[in-house]
Amino acid sequence: MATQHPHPRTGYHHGDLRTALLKAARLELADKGVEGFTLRGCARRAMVSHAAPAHHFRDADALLTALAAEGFRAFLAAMQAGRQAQAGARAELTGAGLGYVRFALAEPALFQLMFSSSRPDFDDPDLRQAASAAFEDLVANVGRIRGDNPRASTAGLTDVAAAWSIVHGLAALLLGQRMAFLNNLPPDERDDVLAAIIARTFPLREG
Amino acid sequence: MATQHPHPRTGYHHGDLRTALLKAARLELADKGVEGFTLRGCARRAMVSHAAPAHHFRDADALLTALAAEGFRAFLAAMQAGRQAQAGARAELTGAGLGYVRFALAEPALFQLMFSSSRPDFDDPDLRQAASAAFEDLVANVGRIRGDNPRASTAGLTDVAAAWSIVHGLAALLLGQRMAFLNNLPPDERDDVLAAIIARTFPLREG
DNA sequence: TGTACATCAGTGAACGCGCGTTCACTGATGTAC
DNA sequence: TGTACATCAGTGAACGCGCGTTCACTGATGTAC
Repeated sequence: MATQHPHPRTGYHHGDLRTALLKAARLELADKGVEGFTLRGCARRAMVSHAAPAHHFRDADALLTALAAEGFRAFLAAMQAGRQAQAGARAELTGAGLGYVRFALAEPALFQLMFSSSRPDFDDPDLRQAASAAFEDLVANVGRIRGDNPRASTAGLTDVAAAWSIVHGLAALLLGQRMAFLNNLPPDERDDVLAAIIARTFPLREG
Repeated sequence: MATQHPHPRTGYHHGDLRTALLKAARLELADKGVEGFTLRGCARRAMVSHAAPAHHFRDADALLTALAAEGFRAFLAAMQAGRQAQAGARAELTGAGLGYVRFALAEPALFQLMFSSSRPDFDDPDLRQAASAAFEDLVANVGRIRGDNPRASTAGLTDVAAAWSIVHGLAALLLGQRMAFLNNLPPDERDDVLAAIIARTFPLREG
């Protein structure tokens, strides 16, 4: 009847297994980590036989690639939310940085997949595009402070690299549990300290 | 004859399989990465049956723990070498930071094991001690700039966290190949840019 | 110096496990007429 | 509106793989006497 069969769920055919697999994969990843991620585990979570995913994803890496792309879109949204909670170019950069770190803490395995795994295929156009969009947002934030296009000069690129490195370093060290005193801070106090650290790159009261 | 049997190598007994396994594990890790690391692979490299390692290491994680401890000692040495190539507290910190990043680039899988893996057991006294020693060196570097004990104040700890985060972020992003323009720089030019980025945390010409 | 013996550090066969992959199949869906 | 048929998206059994682990074993070493 319905010519666009949105979610039939008739029992045999799933309806939208591709989407269901992506959701399942996100849970599987959060639960097992990048190292423990398996295609069969995703199929189990999606309540489907282990051979079914092959109709939608070539292999586990293809599924992880799609998942990483989703991750970068959520990641960009988190940075934008953090930025929009602030006013002024410098405070906005700090806010975006806090969004960056909060995303990493909220989805550690996804973050690891996006930044430290060799499994996603960064030649995939969708993933490449999603990752670039996040990078572009950061460049734009820095550009707003500098008042120019940071890509145009080594100094600008250095600024971008510094801003990115400091938030990425914080995120990675927090996830690795290797910086005890920061990990042990209560969340709100921790955010203050994080903001102070991030702000060092572009101090608030300086030309 | 020899009462201290240094390296008999009689053919059957190995002589010092524990040391040989650590060497083999380092190669296995560099070759296969943290995700592909297996005990059987280490045994193969050490030219020994796959059941032999059990006499020296409870399981793969115990071997990785010992390997991570070795890694932290080499890591500390790399930072000290980088520092000693410079003069003055600020330049020394930058030099140590360069050592940090160079170590990560030279031994990416080992670095990942040390900072981003949950497999090593950080309750192990040897590993704990080796990791702390590296952290202490960083604190001392920052203390030399500040002229106090950074542990004594939030500002001091913030300085430590900032210095650590920026070098760690650079290392992680370089390893992840996610910051194209830095990855594509020729090595010597890259070091200049890295130094400039690191120096932002403690600018060279400022109180 | 020689012999007996305990201990240690390896061997190699066997096991069960979960994985990815393949395959013939089948139920459900959509379309042509 | 009904029927025939092609296509699609699943199933479930089977396979081979390398893994960690266990086990009885055996060769080499060190020690007691």
